[in-house]
Amino acid sequence: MTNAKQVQLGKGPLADGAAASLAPMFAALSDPTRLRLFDLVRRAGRDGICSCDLTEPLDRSQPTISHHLKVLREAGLVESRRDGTWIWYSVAPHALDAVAQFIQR
Amino acid sequence: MTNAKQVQLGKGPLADGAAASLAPMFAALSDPTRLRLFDLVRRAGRDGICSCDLTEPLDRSQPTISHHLKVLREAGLVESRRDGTWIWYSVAPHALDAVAQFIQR
DNA sequence: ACATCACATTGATGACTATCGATGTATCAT
DNA sequence: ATGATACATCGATAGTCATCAATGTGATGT
Repeated sequence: MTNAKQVQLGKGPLADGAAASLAPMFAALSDPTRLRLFDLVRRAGRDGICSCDLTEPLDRSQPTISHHLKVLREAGLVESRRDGTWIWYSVAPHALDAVAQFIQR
Repeated sequence: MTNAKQVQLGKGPLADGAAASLAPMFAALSDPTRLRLFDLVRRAGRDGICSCDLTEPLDRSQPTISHHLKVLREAGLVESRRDGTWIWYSVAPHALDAVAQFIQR
């Protein structure tokens, strides 16, 4: 279960609810480590990337990476899929649509 | 003086410095009140909007709005221009270019 | 000079966050 | 069952943040 909301931006001023739905997505990208993390996941394409391959390039501890992945997942930006012992992360479809829509408003 | 950085995203993985430059822009938009604030300023177009007209629609105190405008200004997202007693805020040119570039990467 | 208006800054407070070590949980190989 | 590997969760800590009341600053009008 994620916190991803269906944000539909109207033509009027940004509504309270829309802002409340949008802000967590920006917040998820507001940390440098998490930005690079998301970038690495995005680069991995459809197959995704194993969590174990993210700890080293970001120079953070395993719990910290796990924490950041949770934040990205709960923001609806990435998905995880288990494969035996390990877990593959990939970008959620239409992950950044709401953000892009706001920016090009 | 702002914190706006010239972010040029290359083709490789997001560099440490690029992430550090990009994150504050996302952080500036990671608060619901600030999102609506930025939206109001953007809607005002070239002329901008007076700070005094922002307090009421956002239902926040004057110091809080002033604080948020400072955050947006230091992130390079808005500009301010004095006109006698009051101050007009407008969107900085190319404010969201770096963010848009990252999103459509 | 004085009062007023627009806005910024200060100081305080309660809430949140990034980070890590330690520990827990699930899966696999033997 | 045992040990090893991959990942999550817990608890603690130091730092950051949103908010407001009070106060400061700068410009205008009289």
